[in-house]
Amino acid sequence: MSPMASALLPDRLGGAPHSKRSLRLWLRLLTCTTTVEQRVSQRLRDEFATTLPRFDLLAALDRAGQNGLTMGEAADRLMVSNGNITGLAARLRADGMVEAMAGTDRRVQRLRLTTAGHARFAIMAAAHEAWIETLFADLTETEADDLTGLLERTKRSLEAAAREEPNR
Amino acid sequence: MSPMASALLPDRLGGAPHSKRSLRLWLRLLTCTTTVEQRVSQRLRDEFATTLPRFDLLAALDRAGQNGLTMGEAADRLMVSNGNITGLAARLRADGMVEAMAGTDRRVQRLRLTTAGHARFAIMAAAHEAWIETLFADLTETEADDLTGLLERTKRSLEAAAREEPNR
DNA sequence: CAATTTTGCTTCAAGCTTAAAATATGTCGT
DNA sequence: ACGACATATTTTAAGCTTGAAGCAAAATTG
Repeated sequence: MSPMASALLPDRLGGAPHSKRSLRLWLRLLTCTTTVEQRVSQRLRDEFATTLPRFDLLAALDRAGQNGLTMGEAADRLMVSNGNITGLAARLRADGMVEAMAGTDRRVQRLRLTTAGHARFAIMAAAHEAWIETLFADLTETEADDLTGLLERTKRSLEAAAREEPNR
Repeated sequence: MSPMASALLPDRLGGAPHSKRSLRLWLRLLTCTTTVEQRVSQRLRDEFATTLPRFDLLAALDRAGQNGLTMGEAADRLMVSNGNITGLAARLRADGMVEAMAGTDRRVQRLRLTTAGHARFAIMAAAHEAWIETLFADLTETEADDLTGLLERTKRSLEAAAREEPNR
């Protein structure tokens, strides 16, 4: 067994049932995520006068390259509803960061960054990367890798649970 | 060093700079949290016709006991703004789940669960605990404990970063 | 090819969330 | 008691988010 296990145990939860363990884990996961989100949001607002949802859509489009993404693909990437992307894209278009192009299928809106949007995102992304680095700076490389690995395992657990109960 | 480290490494990120490592970690953290939130939200909606923010406030009040919480304390616990609690409390009062009592200091609103609210929350909390358990069911006890411990370390890193840069 | 279903997106109403300004109350120093 | 400051909460405007309903354009099928 891993020698880290007991060293990392933050408090006596020895014989606790799995449900209490899970609850505690979930609470910490949520706290960490909320904290990072709040810090990043504040910075985006203060330094770039923008928001996290806008930044996330720009990031997805940047990653997608010249072809861009359809509304639906963007919704999948960001794990949000279609209707959400409609509004977000409209705001980013008003900002001059994003443009839409029509293809043969006249139902689909394909989004991509404008030249200005691409340049501006590059600047924001560099700052963003530095903020994230600072936030996690106290973790060693090993800790970060262990954590990333365990989160991958967690993701698989969540997917397994979804398969068990294909609700809806 | 921990023998888990390399075993857990999900992909070759060997010589990556710390910033890339952190970015990847942050992305996974966010994905896991978002997924759990969406699953729990859907359940709360389908089975109890309520929302996650409402559930969270009820949980904080339940934990606080007979004395309840002031608006400000509740905002701290939930890591949201004061104005947020004002609206949330109003809705929960309309639902008959929460009541407010005045003390000597006429600025403070002290919130607590009604009898009906307490009973209803107990039912929801039990269901909630079971959902969470299911979602994390594929993690071993050791994995769950390691993960909880690493998240504790992460929380401390976030706090340290805040101390470095006491922005505002 | 017409009828039906599916797909991609938008609209809508409701709720959540925030930062900033406003309000009201309490406290402190003199 | 007075004025100045601090504290607790509410209000406001703007944006984010969702599920459901709606609409138009494909795709399918008889």
